[in-house]
Amino acid sequence: MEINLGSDFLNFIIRQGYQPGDRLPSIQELTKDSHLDMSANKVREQLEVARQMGWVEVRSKRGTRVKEYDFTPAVRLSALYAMARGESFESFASLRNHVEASYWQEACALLTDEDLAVMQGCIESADQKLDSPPIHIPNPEHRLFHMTVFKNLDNTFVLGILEAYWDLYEAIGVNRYMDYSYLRKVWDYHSQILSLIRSGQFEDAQRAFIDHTRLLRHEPDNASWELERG
Amino acid sequence: MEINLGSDFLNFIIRQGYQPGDRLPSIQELTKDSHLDMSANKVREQLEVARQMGWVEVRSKRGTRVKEYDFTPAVRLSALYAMARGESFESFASLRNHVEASYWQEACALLTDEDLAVMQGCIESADQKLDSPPIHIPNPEHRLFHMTVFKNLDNTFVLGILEAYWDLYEAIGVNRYMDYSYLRKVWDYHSQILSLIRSGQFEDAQRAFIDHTRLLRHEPDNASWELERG
DNA sequence: TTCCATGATTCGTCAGATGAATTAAATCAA
DNA sequence: TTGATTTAATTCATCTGACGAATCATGGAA
Repeated sequence: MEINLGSDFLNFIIRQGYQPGDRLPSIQELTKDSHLDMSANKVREQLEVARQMGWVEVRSKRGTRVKEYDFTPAVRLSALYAMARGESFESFASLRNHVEASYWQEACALLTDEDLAVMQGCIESADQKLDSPPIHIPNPEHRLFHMTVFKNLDNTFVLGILEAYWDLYEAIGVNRYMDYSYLRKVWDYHSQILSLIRSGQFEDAQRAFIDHTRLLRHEPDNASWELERG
Repeated sequence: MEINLGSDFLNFIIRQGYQPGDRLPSIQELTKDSHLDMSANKVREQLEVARQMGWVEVRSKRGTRVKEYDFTPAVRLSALYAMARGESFESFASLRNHVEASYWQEACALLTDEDLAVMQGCIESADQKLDSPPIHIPNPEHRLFHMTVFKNLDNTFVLGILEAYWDLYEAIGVNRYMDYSYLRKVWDYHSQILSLIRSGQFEDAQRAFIDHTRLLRHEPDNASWELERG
């Protein structure tokens, strides 16, 4: 099966069958040694695409290496651009919520004891942050809690969307619109979700998850995350 | 809110607040007139990224224009690369199936009479193709049938994933693995789904949809769409 | 063996040149 | 004035060559 990525350079990477960690020929070498029939400038244009998509890692003066495939960079970059152009964060949040909800049962069934322990740790750490002033927003815990639920799915596309969601969440600064009462409710839900999972009631846990995603939407102060244009 | 896309040129596009259809300054102009403090080569690298992401349309010798935002190109390019590197199509198909299933009810509620007529037309056209030899695979009808269900959702991220799915579907050539009996079953499901939607039984239609996505997986001949490396 | 100087490699960036296609302007005939 | 034709300017597409800076490899001296 031949796949055309619409670029001689990108097709070349594929055709060579590089593995993650492999070093690419230098840009000079690519152009000179008849690997590719194009100038260094042209190669650089495509290389920049590959870099932004997270396919390669260009280390200055040290060469280029192929990375493990990850869906996240493409989603993050495109969605970030979308946000900057006025697309609403809620559109993407809706996608993420639906994806999490629809994979919920499958994901829960794959959770190990260590995973549950990690989630428990998130809750405890978050409670500590919330209960003792000065209040810190337990963002890392929130991200880890959710990602832990789904990380065993072994689907790079699903995980890419979820990872990109949290990257956007931080880049946009959604947490700035939160108050204590919202955070307290969220983490009460998390605690409830975890115990439902522990007792095997995945469907009830799913319902609790869906309820807890509605918290943000119903807060009057943060009705919209739309960004005004510069 | 300032969003950083990690590139002076891309940030520039955002900062200027271009609307779809607007013409970008020429590359020379961008570098000369102190819009950007970088060389034309550098601009071209970023421009190529913007082009591949579907943000701009570069027309040779005529200038560059900003396009309407669309999530599809980023998803398609990244997923296509993933397929070429040996990632399974099924991973992406799984995501798409979950997204369609989880948005099903919402989408059905938004369907108009015209939409239903379009879907009916797909079924009739497909039946014609399937029942009169030589058999043609009703791919366009299949795509249109599914996309019609969801097009009113007005969520570029959701629609982007669904569009990219069909682009991949065609690029990979999934249809080559199909036989008549599979196609016949699929379109029987479609017919059933449409009448369930017509009678307002969205949940039953959803169940039929989920069943019909399982058809491919259960065919013994096409257990895997994995591509062997070049 | 260890340390250090030297040179080769490689990315990062820029400037300039050519070609080709499009677009705008100017010229000229009717 | 009008319309057609020629000319010039614009713009993308691509290549070559150059320089700097950081890294890496080599080889010689202590």
